[in-house]
Amino acid sequence: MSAQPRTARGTRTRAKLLEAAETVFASVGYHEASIVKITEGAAVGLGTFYLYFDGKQAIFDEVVEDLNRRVRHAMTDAARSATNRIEAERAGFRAFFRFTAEHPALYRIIRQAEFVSPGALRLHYTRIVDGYIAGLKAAQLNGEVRDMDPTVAAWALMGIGELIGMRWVLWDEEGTEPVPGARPDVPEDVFEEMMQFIERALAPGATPHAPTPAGSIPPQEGKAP
Amino acid sequence: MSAQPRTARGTRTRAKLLEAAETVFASVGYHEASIVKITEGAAVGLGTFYLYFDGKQAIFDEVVEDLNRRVRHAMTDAARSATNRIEAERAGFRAFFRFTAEHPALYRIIRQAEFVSPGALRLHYTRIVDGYIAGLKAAQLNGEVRDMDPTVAAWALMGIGELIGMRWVLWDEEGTEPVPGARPDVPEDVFEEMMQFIERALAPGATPHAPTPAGSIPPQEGKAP
DNA sequence: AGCAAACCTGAAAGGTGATTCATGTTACGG
DNA sequence: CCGTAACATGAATCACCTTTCAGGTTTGCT
Repeated sequence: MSAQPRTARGTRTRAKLLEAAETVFASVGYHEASIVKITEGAAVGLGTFYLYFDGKQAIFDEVVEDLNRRVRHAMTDAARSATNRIEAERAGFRAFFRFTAEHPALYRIIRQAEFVSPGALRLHYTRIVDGYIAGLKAAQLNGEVRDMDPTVAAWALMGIGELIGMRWVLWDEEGTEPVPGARPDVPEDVFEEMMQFIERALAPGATPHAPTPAGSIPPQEGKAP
Repeated sequence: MSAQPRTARGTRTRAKLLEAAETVFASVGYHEASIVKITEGAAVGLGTFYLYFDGKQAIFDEVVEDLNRRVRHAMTDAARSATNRIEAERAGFRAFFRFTAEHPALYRIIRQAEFVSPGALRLHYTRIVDGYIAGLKAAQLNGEVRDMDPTVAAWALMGIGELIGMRWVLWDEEGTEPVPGARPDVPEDVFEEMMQFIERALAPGATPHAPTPAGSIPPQEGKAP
């Protein structure tokens, strides 16, 4: 059975192991990640690992928990200073992409959780989605967001962020030298396109019209007299 | 080195192995999936595996390739009979969710490809996205879809389908008896909400206005005289 | 300084699983 | 119906990993 550290030294060692584990899981994946690699990364003896963790699965769960907490913090912190829903959305996504750029481990680790720790996977997604739902509900009361099921919208937003982040942050990141402070984020124009997409999806106003026949005059938008 | 079968018997055996591999990968994951489990699933001797595949990674790649081909077929087949973009979108997503419900292996296997076979992962996503892009471009020429970067929209759509499918098809599916013909799809109301979201995001028409203060009159939409 | 308690260590036990290969079986053209 | 190429098999080999543990080191308290 693993134990909590009881001195400053122990606390440091445990933290070193967690950090090394995040790096190793992210770079070679859960199964290729051996305890030996983790302890080497932490510059610690092999046996030391078992002083603080029950095994590979246990430390994996903690890494997921930790990443989840950090990404949610980054998002809510960024959104806090916004004065309306659109701003909050923009700030939240910006923070999410920045976090992704700085911690590619998030994606790479979460994806593996599917099999390694399904419970952790669900907790990760539902926690983030719950944040969205709360924000959307509040914005609905303001009339900033149309009448809709916030749960469905929240999962849709989550999906948009997830794949756009994967495509433009993770995939484009490769080959980039890890110069601190110079990490590539989502390009500005892609970000704007995405926000347009989201704003239109959430904006109050009339339902889009029946398909407009090519070349015809767009339907009147004015209300009845 | 593996070889292609040269007789009917060999072809059958190889197919049995592929099918068993899909099942095993989906149910226990890549790393827990041993060659022994696969050959047992295929009712074939252990050594037989190496007649047709170079190893675990090789058969995994083929399984991904196969699933990708099948899901794209399902989607384009369904979309073919649509007469406009909205219908095509609906039909495509329906088909995607149905496929997901019938082959949960798709998700579960793709997620692992991140580490097992990154190339296969990218190919999977980009192929599907390319289909979306083509459809969106065509619809833009018709005026059915607003002027926008189809690539960004395509990834956004992909993300929406991915997470909504995960949440309502995969997660809700658990505990469901696998009665053929009675697989749970995305609930109707969730599907409608999602389509609303998408239609508004893609619809032509004025940009959503600056945040409307609660209760105020929406800004005029008419153009200057 | 002296002494617990906490911490650290790496060799070794005990498993697991991928892959090979020598040998046996089946299919089929001539 | 014979011979040969294709196919099938699973015991054995090899490589690697998790986890334990007996014994050393450091820390912090008095």
